[in-house]
Amino acid sequence: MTRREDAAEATGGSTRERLLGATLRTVAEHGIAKVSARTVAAAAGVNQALVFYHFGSVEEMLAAACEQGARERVGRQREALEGVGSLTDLVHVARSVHAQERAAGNVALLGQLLAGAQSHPALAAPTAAGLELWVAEVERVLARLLEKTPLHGVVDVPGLARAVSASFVGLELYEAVDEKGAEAAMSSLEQLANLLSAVEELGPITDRAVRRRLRRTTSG
Amino acid sequence: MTRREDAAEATGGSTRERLLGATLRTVAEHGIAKVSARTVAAAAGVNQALVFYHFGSVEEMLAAACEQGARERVGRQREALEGVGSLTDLVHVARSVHAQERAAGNVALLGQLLAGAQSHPALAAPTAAGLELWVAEVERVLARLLEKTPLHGVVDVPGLARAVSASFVGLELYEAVDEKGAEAAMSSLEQLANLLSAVEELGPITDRAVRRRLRRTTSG
DNA sequence: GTCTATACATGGATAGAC
DNA sequence: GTCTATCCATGTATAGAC
Repeated sequence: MTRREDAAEATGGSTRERLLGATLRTVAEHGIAKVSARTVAAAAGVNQALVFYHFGSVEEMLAAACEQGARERVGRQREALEGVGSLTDLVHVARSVHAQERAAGNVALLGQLLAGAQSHPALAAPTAAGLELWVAEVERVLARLLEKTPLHGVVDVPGLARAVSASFVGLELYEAVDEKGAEAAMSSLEQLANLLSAVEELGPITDRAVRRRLRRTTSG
Repeated sequence: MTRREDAAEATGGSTRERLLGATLRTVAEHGIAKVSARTVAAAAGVNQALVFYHFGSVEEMLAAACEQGARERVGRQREALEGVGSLTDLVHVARSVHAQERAAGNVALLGQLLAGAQSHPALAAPTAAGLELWVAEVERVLARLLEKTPLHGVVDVPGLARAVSASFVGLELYEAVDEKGAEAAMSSLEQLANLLSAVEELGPITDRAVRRRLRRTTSG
């Protein structure tokens, strides 16, 4: 071992990359409140001063990590999302994505950043951008699913994608304080997806009824 | 003015109460990261050492504030929730609740605590308890709404109430970083509620179809 | 690019006077 | 119960040697 791999550091790569990785790990494992130049540098196995050399400030490092982390994780889940063929699938995939992200220590990363953005306004933009990456994926899936249903053209897909994404973040945060409750919540959403699938498959007669009803109640 | 009311302090009441109020205000306005014995005490217009005299630690003060804050705010919205008569109503009321809480500076309070619970495990229990107060209200409303629909007995109401509550928290956090996106999300949920209302009113024939379909797809 | 050393600020917490 | 004074830990940031 010529390379040193002493403590909890060194995933390989440049110092800059190690710091970004350590930032994400720290947020995921200990929450954004525990992110500091010292803790992150220690996790990366580098000197504290390098945070300021590479990023200028802790906040900017956090912003950079947010962007990179979201991009990487969305990429990792894209394939699974492409395979979604029904609303029931969507909830199943969501559950799987959640489990994987949790296993990877990424659960509630966006939640932490979302919460942190209130104290550090500079985080708002990169956090929104990070969430937007997920929104874009969800939007694509929803658009594909709804295309051949009576909901096509009736439901605001971009809005719904944002609602789904934000809700998912809320559920991730919730899980940290009440695992059983979160599990119950997930299950109930599966049931709801099944209900919507049922509606989808009721056929053209009820489709028309749904359409008519929707025209009557929606204003915008 | 015999009483002093110099800075941003003194809503009246005992020092203990002032500290609790100041804690909630600080969390709501600046995020949990800015909560410290010094900042809260300053906002309350009292001495910093009194935090430790009355609560023992900052964390315990936060926990106490969480419990009290959730209780008070749920109580303030209970009447509106009682008046909910349809799913469409529910989303409208949710929107109104959200707007009011935002105006009162309470937006994302639970989100902040949820996020903070990851760094301060002692916050998990009181935060879960605070959220549970909302869950209980939502659960009551949902149970009432679903009672007379084909969904009665099919959908897990406690689970759905948790999903709705957690999602709402996610939406509140989201709004802080992307107001327009959150608005779109809310609107799309209204549309979804309208869709469900439509299904509700399709009558007994489709009710049976929905029931049959649900029996086929749900395992638990 | 990376390290040591250091300054300066903020925050948790306690002791003791009033 | 409340205040002042104080200690100590942690964290941001910079200067300067290597």
